[in-house]
Amino acid sequence: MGKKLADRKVLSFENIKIACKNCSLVSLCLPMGLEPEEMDRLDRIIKRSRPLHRGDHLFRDGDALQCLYIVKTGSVKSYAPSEEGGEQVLGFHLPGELIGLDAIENSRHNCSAKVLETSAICEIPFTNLEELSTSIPSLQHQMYRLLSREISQDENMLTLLGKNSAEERLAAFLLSLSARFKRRGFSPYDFYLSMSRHEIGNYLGLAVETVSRLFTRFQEERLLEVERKHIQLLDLERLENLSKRSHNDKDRIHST
Amino acid sequence: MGKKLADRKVLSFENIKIACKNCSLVSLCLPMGLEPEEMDRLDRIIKRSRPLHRGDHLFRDGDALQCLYIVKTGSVKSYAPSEEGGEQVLGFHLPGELIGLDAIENSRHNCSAKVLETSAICEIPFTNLEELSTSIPSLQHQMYRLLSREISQDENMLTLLGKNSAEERLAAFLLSLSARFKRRGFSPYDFYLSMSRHEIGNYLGLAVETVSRLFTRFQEERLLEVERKHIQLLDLERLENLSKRSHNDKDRIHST
DNA sequence: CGCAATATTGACCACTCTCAATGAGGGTGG
DNA sequence: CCACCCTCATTGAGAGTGGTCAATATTGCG
Repeated sequence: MGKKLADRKVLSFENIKIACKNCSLVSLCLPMGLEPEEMDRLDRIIKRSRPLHRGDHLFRDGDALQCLYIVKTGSVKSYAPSEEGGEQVLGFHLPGELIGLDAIENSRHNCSAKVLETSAICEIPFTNLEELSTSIPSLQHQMYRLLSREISQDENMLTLLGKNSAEERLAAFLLSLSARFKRRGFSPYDFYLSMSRHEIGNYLGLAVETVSRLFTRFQEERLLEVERKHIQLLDLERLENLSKRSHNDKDRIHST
Repeated sequence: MGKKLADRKVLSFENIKIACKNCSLVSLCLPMGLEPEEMDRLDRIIKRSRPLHRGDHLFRDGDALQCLYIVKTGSVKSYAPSEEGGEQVLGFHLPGELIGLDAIENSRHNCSAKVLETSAICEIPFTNLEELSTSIPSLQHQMYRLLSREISQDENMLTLLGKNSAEERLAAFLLSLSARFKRRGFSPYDFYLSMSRHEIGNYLGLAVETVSRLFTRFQEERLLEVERKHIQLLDLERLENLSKRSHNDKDRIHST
């Protein structure tokens, strides 16, 4: 993929930079038409951290905002811890996805993020990014878009939680993963879940048991094959239908 | 209210500008330390539309993004229409609040917004705002913050829908309204709901009947007084407790 | 190898939805 | 100005989805 620029370079440090550039390419730069020189300035502020392991935190609720994070490989969950030890899972982040945008408001994270499996994560010091975006209008634009997209995604999720049944939620969840894997070049039909049933349930507003039962039911209905964390989607189309709750539309509100 | 500055001026156009400046003051500028000259440039791109009436749309799902909107007086709901005529209410917007941020991603609104009662709305052409933010770093920063805040709010809502009971949702909803009225200088204890029970239920992921029953129960328990759209909160503290679900914390996920 | 965490399955129950009927406002037209 | 209608809100009765509790695999890590 984005290797062309780096073909002549050899050093590992350079590779790291390039690796990160791939990262930033997909999630920050690709649709944005940066000049090579601007791209370079962006690349220079992106840092690659050492590999992180299951359970490591990128940040915790209340931490001062230092960096935004991009998943390079692996996966991350973000969640809002509650006083009593419970938590609400807010999202799962796959390669190429950006984490930490909700911390800009008051320069303080208001959720936690921890990695679900051994992962490589790029860090972007937000202050630098902000400065840079001041002098690169198309970067600024891209930042607006990324923030806006996060809002749209959350709104989708609101609809899912507000209106959809357990079955619809799990189907939508699996399809979302599928689409995101596909976009990054992985198989959309065959993948591993890095999160537990508990975390899936928490994310979808369901009990673990419900998630488990749905998996078995989906399997019985030949929608998918599941063994522990290994998922194979057998019938995307039928899953689509399931996720879209064709039935039940009493939510029509009479237009005034 | 903010008439002082305009006292000597006579023209209605000037009044409009001042009115809008109040608007932008509270929601865009206040916490942001703009120079007077910059403030002026911002003010010049903000337009005040004629008063809108119940049922008027600010924009519809799919419209090209032209403007962001700030509620000056009145209230607005934003909602995601579904194919079959149903909808998911995404939010209610009170004076001082900004609408349309989820449209930046692809320059196209992906929800609709319509006013709930006669309202005055300021419009900010997004292109102009974006240009301006390029040359005023603190405006850019404020934009980032506003976008980020929207994300945080949506995440709160996700937790509410994912974890909380009907009772907790309605309590939280009322407290949210209360706090927002208070911030704008209205009574936090005594206000009118501009949205129907149906819309409240839709927003909170509940059936109308459930909302209605909760209102009567809350009233029986002397938490509030409700008559149609008129709400008087009698016991904020107890409402707070209700909204915070102290019980039931099996969502603890064993830390790894 | 063994304990602890995770997942599955079953039985039961409750919260909230659905369906249905009634009541209360608000607007319109006679 | 009142009658009528339409929407909105309230209330009741019944049903169902999904949660809770509990017992039993299964896995994975120390």
